[in-house]
Amino acid sequence: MNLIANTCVDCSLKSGAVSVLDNNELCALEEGCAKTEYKKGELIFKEGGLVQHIIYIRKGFVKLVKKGAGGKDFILSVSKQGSYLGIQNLDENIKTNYFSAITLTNSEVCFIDRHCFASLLKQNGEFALKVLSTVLNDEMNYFDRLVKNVQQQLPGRLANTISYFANEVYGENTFALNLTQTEIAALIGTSRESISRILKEFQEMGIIALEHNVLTILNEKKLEEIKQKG
Amino acid sequence: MNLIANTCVDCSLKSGAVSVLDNNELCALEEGCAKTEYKKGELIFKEGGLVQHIIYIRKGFVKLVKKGAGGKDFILSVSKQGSYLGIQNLDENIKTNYFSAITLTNSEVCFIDRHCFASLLKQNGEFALKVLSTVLNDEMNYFDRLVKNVQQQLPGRLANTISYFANEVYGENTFALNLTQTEIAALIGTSRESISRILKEFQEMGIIALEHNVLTILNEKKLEEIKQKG
DNA sequence: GTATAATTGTGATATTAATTACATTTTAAG
DNA sequence: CTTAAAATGTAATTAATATCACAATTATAC
Repeated sequence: MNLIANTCVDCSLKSGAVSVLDNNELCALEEGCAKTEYKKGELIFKEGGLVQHIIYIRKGFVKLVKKGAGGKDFILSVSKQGSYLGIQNLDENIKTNYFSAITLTNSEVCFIDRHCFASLLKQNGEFALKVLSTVLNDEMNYFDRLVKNVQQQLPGRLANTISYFANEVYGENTFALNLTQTEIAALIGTSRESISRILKEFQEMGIIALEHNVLTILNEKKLEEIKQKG
Repeated sequence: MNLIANTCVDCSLKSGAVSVLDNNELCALEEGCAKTEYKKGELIFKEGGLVQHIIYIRKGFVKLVKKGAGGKDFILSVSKQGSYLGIQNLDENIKTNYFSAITLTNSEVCFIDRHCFASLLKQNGEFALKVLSTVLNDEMNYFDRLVKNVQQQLPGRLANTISYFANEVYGENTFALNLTQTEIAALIGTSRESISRILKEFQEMGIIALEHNVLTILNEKKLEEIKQKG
């Protein structure tokens, strides 16, 4: 973790929402903002820790982890550049983080003072509406996962997850997983062993290839079938 | 469904968020707003149907239902008076409802034109922030359910649901369920038969009493234990 | 490059909960 | 009040997945 110079006005990795802010507002944002670099596997913030900031991911991939029953980890999602983390914390009543954020790759992150962010929202309703849109969009994705995780069996759930990586996270049909099988298990709520077994099945069926943690989708149609039938 | 007269300015069942709106803004809201009554079991809006409105529940209980794998229903939550439904639809890109809303009891509901609501948000950032807070709060609840549904076994999940009803929905330790066992099953993603069995077990253990669909929590401590151990 | 730690693979067994198939009870409608 | 339709109860069977116990492999650090 290493602080680096930054101006929001010139930032080339601004979020879409920020595009509705004028120069004055961007400068205000900058006041309460600090850019930081993380190496792979570092903790950005910890579940239960005191909340001070909203996080904006400029670069890299970050897993959001929440402790569940019996202290077992659950991975809520994998966030990528352009996402805000901890917008939940805009609510002044919330004192502690709801989940931990841990980098999966080397990453660049902006820390934004939450009061600063909140007053920007209050000042600029259009900005607020944009941010709200983002949050709601995420919520829809969570709904989908909520429903599918509960209604489908493991092969369906793993197929969903592979699609999720390809379409929502990495945007390609070949991608480094950046996650161990234990972590994938924590993402769909199963055991590591089951992940190992089903990944093997998918390979034997010619649906995916997997080498050195780089996954390639070979047969999208079959993958879709498994997503459907569960 | 029966239209009744209404003015937002005088409304005694206003939402907390609306309290930051001034009289002019309330009148604008009123322009795009219509109050309606529903009987138990009626459909307010349907998953996949065209979006026109944001819904505000003035009175009653409403289930939010989403079709999952194989057309099986999943109940996302039970909403009560004071909640907005379909805020997701503020995003202009969203054309269709993400879930259905069906009344569980006789209810009163306001339909708010979504463009009207959106322009209020744009005008009044404080209002937007309040609404955002509400949405984020809901999201935290969904996270909890997401994690627990996946990590816990049936007794734990049912215990969670009973607590959820007592604490979040009905606010009392004795309450009419308003749901059949089939619906409870759709809420935690299991079979009706399993619900029947576990409810019986809970009764035998003296944790709850259940008569004519009115549930009473008899032993909160034991219920808490089951929630913990899963 | 070697040692050590972390991760993955895999069979056997044990649990959990779904499914099937009816019987019974409760509710709603006429 | 009666009857049909919903909803609930319950046992037997089956299916899915967790757990346990190691072996094998791959990464990481020195």
